[in-house]
Order: sequence, then structure tokens, then C-alpha cells
Amino acid sequence: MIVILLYLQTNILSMINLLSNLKISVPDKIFIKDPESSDLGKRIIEHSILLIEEIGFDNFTFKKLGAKIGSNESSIYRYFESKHKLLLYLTSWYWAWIEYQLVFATHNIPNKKEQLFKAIEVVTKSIKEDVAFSHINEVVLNRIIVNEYSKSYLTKEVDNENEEGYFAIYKRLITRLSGIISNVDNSYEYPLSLASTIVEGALHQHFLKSHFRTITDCDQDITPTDFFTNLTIKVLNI
Amino acid sequence: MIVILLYLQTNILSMINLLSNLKISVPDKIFIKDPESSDLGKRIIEHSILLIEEIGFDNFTFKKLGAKIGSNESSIYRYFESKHKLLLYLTSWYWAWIEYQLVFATHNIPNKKEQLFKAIEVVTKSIKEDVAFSHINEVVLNRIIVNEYSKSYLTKEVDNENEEGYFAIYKRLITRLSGIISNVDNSYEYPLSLASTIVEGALHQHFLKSHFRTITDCDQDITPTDFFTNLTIKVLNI
DNA sequence: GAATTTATGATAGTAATACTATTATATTTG
DNA sequence: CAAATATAATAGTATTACTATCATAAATTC
Repeated sequence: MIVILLYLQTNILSMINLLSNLKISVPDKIFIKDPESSDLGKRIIEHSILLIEEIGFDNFTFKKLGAKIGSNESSIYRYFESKHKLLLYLTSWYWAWIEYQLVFATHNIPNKKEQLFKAIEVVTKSIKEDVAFSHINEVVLNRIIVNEYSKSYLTKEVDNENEEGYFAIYKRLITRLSGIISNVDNSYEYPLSLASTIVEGALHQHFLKSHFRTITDCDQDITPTDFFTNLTIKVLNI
Repeated sequence: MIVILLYLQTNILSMINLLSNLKISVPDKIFIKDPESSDLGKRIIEHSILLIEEIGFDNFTFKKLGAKIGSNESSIYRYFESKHKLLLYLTSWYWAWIEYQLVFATHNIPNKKEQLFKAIEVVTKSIKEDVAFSHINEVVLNRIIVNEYSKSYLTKEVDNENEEGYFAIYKRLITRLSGIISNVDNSYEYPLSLASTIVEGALHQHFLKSHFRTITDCDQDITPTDFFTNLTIKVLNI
């Protein structure tokens, strides 16, 4: 019993350690100065998440953020050249964090089907628990992704920014999921489209669940994870 | 032969007649003054579509539109209280037009499966031909929907605007498609989520095809219609 | 056909946004 | 302790997203 507890504790501690030491890496062209490198930078990230959730990205300004953190607008501009870049930072961070969980949660599952189910769960679930020891509130960040992610790429600058690598992490996540799908059914013709549909579609179902309840079956009992797991089972005939 | 030609011609003519007489109806709270009621109103609609396509919705302003149509910014404000309302108008018009096509194209198909395939085609295809005799360019409007539709509901005001009925047409379209799905397989548990996933997902696949080619299987040969038709066949086991 | 209503145009003005630039003042580091 | 670096404060600009007012043109009605 003590051995088991110790073992569990060691695992939990090593995971905490891993999570707090592991620096989620965001393409460095997105920021002017790395917000992880200073106290002000971390406060910018922490409170931008809370403020965007509160008033929405469209109403969010650096001036309002400055007021919230008792800092000056001009200081925030030393970290990000625009609020759009800050959104790119937050979304890249989020998808890197999801990718990390995907790799971590699936890598020691030998059964390919179970691996796929786990992967779908990771990319479609709503985040309920915050990893409390960082300045980033993942629960709130998840809600921002649902409401604002599309705005990061639905722009006239998307092709240039894509070339600069701003969407690399997201695309790598989709590619990974696609690979896990193909591992289960190598003959399926549309693994990339299925993967991108699951990830984007799950965000959309979460949105509908909160705002357009009449056009989704998702509710308190049925989750987007249930819907997309069922869909994938049928599409891959497993 | 003459009889057939005459018959075809009659059909085409009656369709042209139907299309040019049929006024696509948009919830009237969206506008201040109905743009269909005047020449200036029609020019506003016609050129807003072209200008939004050209510079993107984020960079679009009534001042720029005024310059384009040789009219004054203040005159445009007499039709729409904001550019957001104009986007709601354009998207409502688009979905009403798609809904019309859905009903028209499916209503005389007796076979339920074929009806579903036709419905999926209507909601997932990219528009290639403009119905030339109106001021609305449907090909360009379709591209605007792909790039801008999400912005119409990803706002802090979505719940209020939803109560005002601004998204009623879109929701009705999804409900219709859901009904067609249930007609084919009444035991399927997620007809609404599948319908909303097909419609939103098709827009997303069209976007990926143009901008993030590495995370979709759709290209010149494979269309979003192919992908979602195949997916639906497998999900409903038909 | 004059009077009146309605539609559009022109101009001005406001508060907020999305920044840039400059200078001053802390804080950290060699 | 000097020098470098980070942050704060202030000012300024062009643009946006409107509102308000007044003038004029066109259409409608009496």
C-alpha cells in the first residue's frame, strides 16, 4: 500500500515537475520580447486571458489591459506589436499544450484504437481543471479558444503569417491526429480532413452548446467527445 | 425533340422567373431601411460584397464603401447601423438562398438517401456560377461566407442577437438538414450535431484548401462534398 | 404645378482605437 | 559606481465608428 502510494506520488510529483519545468514553446517571431522572460510579461499573459474572456477579443485593448495590471500601454507594446500577435501567442501556447497532452497521454498505449480514442478525448474535451502552479489559467484559455480561435486565421494576412510559421503548432497537432487515425485504418482516404474536422468541429459544438442549443445534440449528458468518438468509430468502421 | 427543348426552356425560364421574382427574405430588424427598396440600397449590397472580398471584413469601412459607390458614408448609415449588421444581412441572405436551393433541389426526390446526398451537395459545394440577373454575386458572397461567417456570431452580443432572431435562417437550415438525415436513419443519435458539423465543417475545409493545404485532403480532385458525403454514408451506415 | 414629404449628400464633430515616438525614471548587471 | 536595460509617463497621429445637423434633389400628393 505504501509502495503504491509512493509510486503514485512519485508520478504526480514528476508530472508536476515536468509541467512546471517544461516551457511550452511558441514561435519566437510572434513576440517582440518573450513574455516568459519577465514578471511583467507573465502578468500580461495571465491578465490578457482573463480580460479577453471578460470583454471579448474585439473589445480588448492594450490600454484596458494596462489599466488592469497597473502597467502602461506602451510597456505592453514592448512585448507584442499588436493584439492580434498576442492572440496568436495565446492560441499557439494552447495548441502546444494540447499537443503535449496528446503525446503524453497516448504514447504508452499499445492498442491503436484506444490510442485514437484517447487522442480524440484530448482534442475535444472542455478543460475543467486549471494546472494551478502556472500563471496561465487553462480553463479560461480553453473558452477563449472556442470563442476567438477562428479570428486568428480568418484574416487577409493569413498566407503571409502562415509562411512565417505562426500556425505551425496547430498544423502539427492536426497532422499527429491524422497519423493516429491512419494507424487504425490505413485505407481511409481522408485522415487529414477527418482530423481537422474533429478539432475544429469540437470547438464549434462547444460553442453551439453554449449559444445555439437548438442545432446541436450536445448538452450536459452528451459531450462533443461522445459525438466525435461515435462518428470516428463509424467512419473508420471499428 | 422540340417538345423536350420547349420543356427544358420552360423550366429554365420558370426558374429564372422564380429566382428573379423571389425576394430572399432577411429578418427586418437587421436593417434600418430595406436595401432592396431602392437603387442605392442595392448598390450598397452589390459593392459591399465586392469590397469585403477585396480587402477583408476587418479592413472594410462604410467610408471606403461610400467612396467605391460614389455615395456618402452617412447615406449608408441610413440602411445599416453598423458594418456588423451589414454582415448579418449578407450572411442571412446567403443562408436563405442556400435554404431555398436545398428545398428546391430535394423536394421532388422520392428516395431519401438520394435526397440526403443532394442536400449535402447543396450545403457543401463551392459556388461557381453567378445568377447573373441580380445585383448579388453569389460566387463572391460564397467566398465571403467561408472567410467571414464565423465573425458574425463569435461576439459578446451573440445571445442578445440570437434572441432577436438574427441567426434564425441559419438555424432553420441546419434543422432541415438534420431532418433529412433522420429520414434516412431515424435511430442515429446525433442528427443535429452531424448537420451543424457538415455545414460548418465544409466552410472550414474550403478555407483549408485555400490556405492550410497540409491539413486537409481536399484539393482539385477531392471536394468537401466528397469528404462529407463519404463521412455521412459511413456514419449512417448506408 | 406648387407644396410637401422623402432620400441623399455634404460637412462637422466626438470618443475610442491602434498604434509610434520621446523622454524620464527605476532596476539590474558588470 | 557606471552603464545598460526595463518600465512608466506623456504626447501625438491617423483611422475608425459612429452621431448630428443642414442643404439639396427627387418623388409624391394635393
